[in-house]
Amino acid sequence: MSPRGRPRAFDREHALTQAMFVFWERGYEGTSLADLTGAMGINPPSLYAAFGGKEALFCEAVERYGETYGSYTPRALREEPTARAAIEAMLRDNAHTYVDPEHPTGCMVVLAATNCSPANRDVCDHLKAQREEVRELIRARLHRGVEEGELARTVDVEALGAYYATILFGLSMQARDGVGLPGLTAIIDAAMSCWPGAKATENATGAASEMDTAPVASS
Amino acid sequence: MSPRGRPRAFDREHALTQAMFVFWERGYEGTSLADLTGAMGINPPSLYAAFGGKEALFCEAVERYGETYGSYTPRALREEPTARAAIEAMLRDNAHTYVDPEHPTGCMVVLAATNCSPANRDVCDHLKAQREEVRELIRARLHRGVEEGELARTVDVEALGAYYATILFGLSMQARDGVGLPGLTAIIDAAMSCWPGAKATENATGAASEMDTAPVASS
DNA sequence: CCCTTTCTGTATCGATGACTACATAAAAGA
DNA sequence: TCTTTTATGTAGTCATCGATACAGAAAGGG
Repeated sequence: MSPRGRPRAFDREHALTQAMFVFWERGYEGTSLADLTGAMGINPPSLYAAFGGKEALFCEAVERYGETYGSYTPRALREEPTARAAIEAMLRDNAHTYVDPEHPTGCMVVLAATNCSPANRDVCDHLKAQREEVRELIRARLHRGVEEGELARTVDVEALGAYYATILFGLSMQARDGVGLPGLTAIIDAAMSCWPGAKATENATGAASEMDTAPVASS
Repeated sequence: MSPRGRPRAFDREHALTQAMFVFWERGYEGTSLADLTGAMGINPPSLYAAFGGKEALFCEAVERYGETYGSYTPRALREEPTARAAIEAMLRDNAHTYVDPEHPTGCMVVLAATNCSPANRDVCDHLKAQREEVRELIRARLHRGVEEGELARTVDVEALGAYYATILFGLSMQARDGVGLPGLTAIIDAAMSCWPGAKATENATGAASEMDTAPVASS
């Protein structure tokens, strides 16, 4: 059961986490092998033996991100009782992580490879596929809301989903530009005020009234 | 008046435009000198003589972008008669340019340098400052709306401005991921439905009713 | 004409990019 | 102990990065 040869001298999980942070902060092309080996505390041969290469390491780092800091989106969309609560929790939970000073700001999937040279198209496409997955999860949750009678059948699920995905992606840019949690919270308040059926004469950016759902905790 | 030495053999303006397109498509770090000289149809010494270097060329390309494809934002915020019309025109005009197949998708200021290696921090900060300028223009226009009585004094200009900036930035990511004009238009419809005072029982994503302002042209 | 000035193309520069050859070290199996 | 297997650290590989040295070409001034 124990592997045959010389045991690895570093913690693979910890090294992967460190790599994730660097990629998250500087993006794929902005991160060099020297940056990675420095942050991971290992030499290039160890990196290649354990992870295969820069691109493979990046993909694993994205996976790890999805299982940790990026897990709030699927969690909220899966576990919250209503579509509205799911979308709102998705936005607020992510906003919290986007500004956590313990790690880089914003979302790694949005910021780490928005553009690239043709040589790295695979990496770009990989993150693009991750974002498409988020869109699909949002759409699916809204569709379920329609099926369960929470949302009217007249609601354009496609459009509403794209709208909240836009908010989610835009929040990453705002966080990366230094907008803090109060700022992001105010943005989400505004974004939730146009939930279908929200009876607002003055919405969250003005004097609140007649919101049919109370805001979720934002600490 | 004619310069002393050998005349330049290429059109500086045209070369700058080509450089802008490449930076727009691939980002600052994703673009190499070879990419630039190839697209501009010149050799490195000509590039350095005419523009100074990669970073200086990028800054000029961003300037050029601001005077052309990026000019819709300040135009809308300056010229539209009401704050609401200004914000809506800003979003719709930009959406049109974001998906124009004649050039790269999305906004160069949002996509060309969201993250970077420490060596290129200046470039990142430069674009970040450009985005801050957009935020300030939006805030100023909303503030003017309050002063002119269009918006209630209870409206949180800071929050509403951040909200529409988030939409604007998010649209770039959507466009870059392949969302077309109909998709972006639907997102903007939703975003405008939570304008303060919008009396919507069903908003743009459902069955529209009682919108106090008609949508602006979206072709 | 020559001189100065500026631009152009070739052919690089040193630095850094991702990646690896190789000898050695540390474990298990025999 | 000896072999096999895998990981490690040193020291490189080749390609490409942004940026230039240099010689010649194309203009104006004299």
